[in-house]
Amino acid sequence: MISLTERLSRIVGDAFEAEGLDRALGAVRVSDRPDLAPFQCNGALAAAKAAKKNPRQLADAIKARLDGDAAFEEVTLAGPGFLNLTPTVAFVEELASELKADEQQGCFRVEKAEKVVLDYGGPNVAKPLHVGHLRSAIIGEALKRIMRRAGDDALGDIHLGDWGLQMGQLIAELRRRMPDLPYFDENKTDGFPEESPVTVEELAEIYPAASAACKADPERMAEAQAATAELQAGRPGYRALWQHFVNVSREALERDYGALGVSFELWRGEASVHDLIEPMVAELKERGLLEESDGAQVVFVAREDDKKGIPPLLVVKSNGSVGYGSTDLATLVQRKQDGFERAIYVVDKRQSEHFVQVFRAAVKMGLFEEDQLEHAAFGTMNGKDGKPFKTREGGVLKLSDLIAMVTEKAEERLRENSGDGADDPSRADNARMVGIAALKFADLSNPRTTDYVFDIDRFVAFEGKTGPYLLYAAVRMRSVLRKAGVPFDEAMTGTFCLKEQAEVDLATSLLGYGDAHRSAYEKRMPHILCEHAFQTAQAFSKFYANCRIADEQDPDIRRSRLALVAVTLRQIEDILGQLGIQIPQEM
RNA sequence: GCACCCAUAGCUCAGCUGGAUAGAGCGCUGCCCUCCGAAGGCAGAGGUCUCAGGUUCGAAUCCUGAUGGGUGCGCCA
Repeated sequence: MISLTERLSRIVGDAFEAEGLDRALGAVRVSDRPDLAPFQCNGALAAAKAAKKNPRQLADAIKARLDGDAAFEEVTLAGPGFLNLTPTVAFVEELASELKADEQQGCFRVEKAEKVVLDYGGPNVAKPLHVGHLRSAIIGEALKRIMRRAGDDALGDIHLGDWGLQMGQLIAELRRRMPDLPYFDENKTDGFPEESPVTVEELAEIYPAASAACKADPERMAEAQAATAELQAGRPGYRALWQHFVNVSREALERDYGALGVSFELWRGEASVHDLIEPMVAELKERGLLEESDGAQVVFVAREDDKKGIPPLLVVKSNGSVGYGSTDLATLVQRKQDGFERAIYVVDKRQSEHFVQVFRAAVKMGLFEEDQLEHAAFGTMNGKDGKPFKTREGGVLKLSDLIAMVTEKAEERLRENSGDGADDPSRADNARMVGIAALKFADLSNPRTTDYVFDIDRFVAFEGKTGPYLLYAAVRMRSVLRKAGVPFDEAMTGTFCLKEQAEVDLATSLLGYGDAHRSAYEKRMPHILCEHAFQTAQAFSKFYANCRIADEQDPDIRRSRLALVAVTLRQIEDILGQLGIQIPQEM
């Protein structure tokens, strides 16, 4: 359906056009001054500038045309030429009915669906998920769902870090620790054990040790680099060992992402594009895009009008191995082959230059147009002190520990509220949902691009602009329908008859869904949807505080209010679904 | 050194293409459960939008400069 502001913009646009002005200037938006009117149009000011006319006179002429329109209760002129617009209650009721009847619930729908891959994982094999993976996972999952809701065919790819130097580091480290394992026997080519020689917990310990050793000792680094090259060249023992690393890691990753409500349709990794690299290099060479530089093979991607000098993309390192520049480029080859029309990388903004390099190289290869490749960057995550976040002990906080913390907090709260302390079997489930909601909403309600202060207190907060506030509103909506003895479907049959201001305000807020969803979609900014959800939940809370619903005496008003509750519930559920937040039965 | 990003209430942050009296949450001060769930609602205090210029009828928003902070800058990913 056409959103309320779009509808009003048409009406006002017509009036502008009738005055010989650009109809785009008739854009109507939610007012900055809700005390004066719920909607406003400031186009007369811009029009006056363009037409070199008096803005007040122009606005007056527009107003004269709008005065006759049945949609408006009142049109007033203020200041130098602001038009304040108050739609009639009947108009709001009519659109609210349309919203109620709309199968798509008034959300934004794309005109042409695209096949999109979102890359929001990138965890390394052998490394447990930590808070640094939180934003990527949560934002990526939300963007995927927002795009699907708009009609796109969007898939998430975890894109495991399973092929770089860290794999060589692991192999080299393990060889030092357990040199007798069959994987290190150069003459052995098959018949390796099926059981992994290490658990994921052991890997989690080995990895940082290996990484530190390489950093401190050039000899160890050389070993790791050699092992990496051998692995990539196909040494059987190393490949077998590698497969074990991947398998045990995947189990742990599925568990942790699952707890967050994050999932991936594709479990590809850097290794999956290994075989594409050689032909890709050949093609680059053939097309004259590959050049030698300091012993390495690179693609120059700098442009004349660049302000800052983009270094070339390193395709083959001087030692013959390939780095993440070539695997990322080959991944785009793969994604092109898979028929994707768009690729979105939900990755820390510090890597933006890398993506510029890869995207430009892909464009040079003719894989994609520049606007089909997006880096949906997010802010760097710091602690409250502005420095990179660390636990009290100075280590990284594991995601599973963070989830346990918020769940524990939520459970405490649930226990307090239930009073008697009786053990509710569903409490653990509810606590998990409340905790995760707090965590996800705290993250998603921040704009994606800005730097991010990781504040544990905010994540476990349950009052105010939080996930639990939205859950609480939804739970009350369900509760009131239940108390009224009216099932959802029946409530949806009610006809709107809005009497109180709180009712009109709630309906008006609900009608802003399409605009919020469109904006969140177009900008890849989930926080816009969060803002709308919160604002709507607030409008509901006011309505709930001001209006009797289940025990309202007037049957028409009661039916209208029940319908309002049902539509609000449906919309909040729809939005929370996109944010990847589950609603508990009780809280 | 070069480039990019940021600076808004005590704190964490919104603020769309320049528009009216710059918003929200937390925290603070009051008030509201004989009434559908108080994780709620209502009211209040709290601002030189870092600073200095410029463009404009109009600037938190655009331009220039300064200060403070962050980030990146070919063989890690």
